[in-house]
Amino acid sequence: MPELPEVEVTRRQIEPLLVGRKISAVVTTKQSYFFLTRPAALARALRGRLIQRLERRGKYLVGHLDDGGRLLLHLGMTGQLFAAGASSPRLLVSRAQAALSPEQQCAGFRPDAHTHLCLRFDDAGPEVYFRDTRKFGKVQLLRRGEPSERLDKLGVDALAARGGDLFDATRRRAAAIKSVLLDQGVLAGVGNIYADEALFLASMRPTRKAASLSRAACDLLVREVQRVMLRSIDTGGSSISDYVRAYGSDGGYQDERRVYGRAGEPCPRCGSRIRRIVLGQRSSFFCPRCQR
DNA sequence: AGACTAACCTGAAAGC
DNA sequence: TGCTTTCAGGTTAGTC
Repeated sequence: MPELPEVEVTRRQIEPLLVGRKISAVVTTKQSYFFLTRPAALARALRGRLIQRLERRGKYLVGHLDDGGRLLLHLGMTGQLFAAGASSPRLLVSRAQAALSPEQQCAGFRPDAHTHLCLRFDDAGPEVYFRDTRKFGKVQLLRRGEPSERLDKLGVDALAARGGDLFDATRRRAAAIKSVLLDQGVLAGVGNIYADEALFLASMRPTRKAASLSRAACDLLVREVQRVMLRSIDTGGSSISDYVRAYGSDGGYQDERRVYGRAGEPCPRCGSRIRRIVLGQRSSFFCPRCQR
């Protein structure tokens, strides 16, 4: 689920629940490669701290602590960040979600064996959970001034990118344009779904050699990446209840997908059958007629 | 340097 | 019905 738009929607939802609250306890599952910082060290460092700001960089979330440290979170493939566990009025519930019974609101958002991190606060309000079935997500604590290898190698955030950023990156690349789009060191935040959608909107075949794109083509492609992501962020906010109900399924954008996951269905533009190929061991969907 | 592969995990869905 | 296989939106480490 989580590409840039999903991470951004999560950030907007969770930030108001996190910021300014003093952490009183940290509960975790046992050490696994999910924890780049060992659970004990994480708990020790976070107790008594508060997060002043929750920032998104590509698909990463960065909590800025009051001691200058940073809490790095990555949702991986199946990560979810949510708050629950108290009837405090501070519990953030979207309008659509409020119409559901409390039991429905919690569906899929209940801490369980896959909930690897729980933050408790001294105001006794809702706890914040990080749940991740596949454990492809990551948690890391960076001390004040400690650099992050992971953040430092990210390219420009996809939403802030310009055509020139992509154009420069594509010059000496023999790889397919889609592989370059997925390279987090170029445009941070683009994932498999939005790459396919943007390529469709820009009428470009995923396999096209990156170096063959003109400057104008790069401008167009970056514009489409941003258009599709901004639209998804917009719908994501309003579809959280669907997300909750259909726990584990797609985010809000799923109804608007033009090609992703639609192999064999007609192209919305020309009616040709959408094809699926494997590129860099990932599924890629495109219209063989519209995308050249 | 860039391109490719395997690996990290679990669960849902499809196939038989 | 139940067992087996396939697939999944991310990233890294290792190899060529």
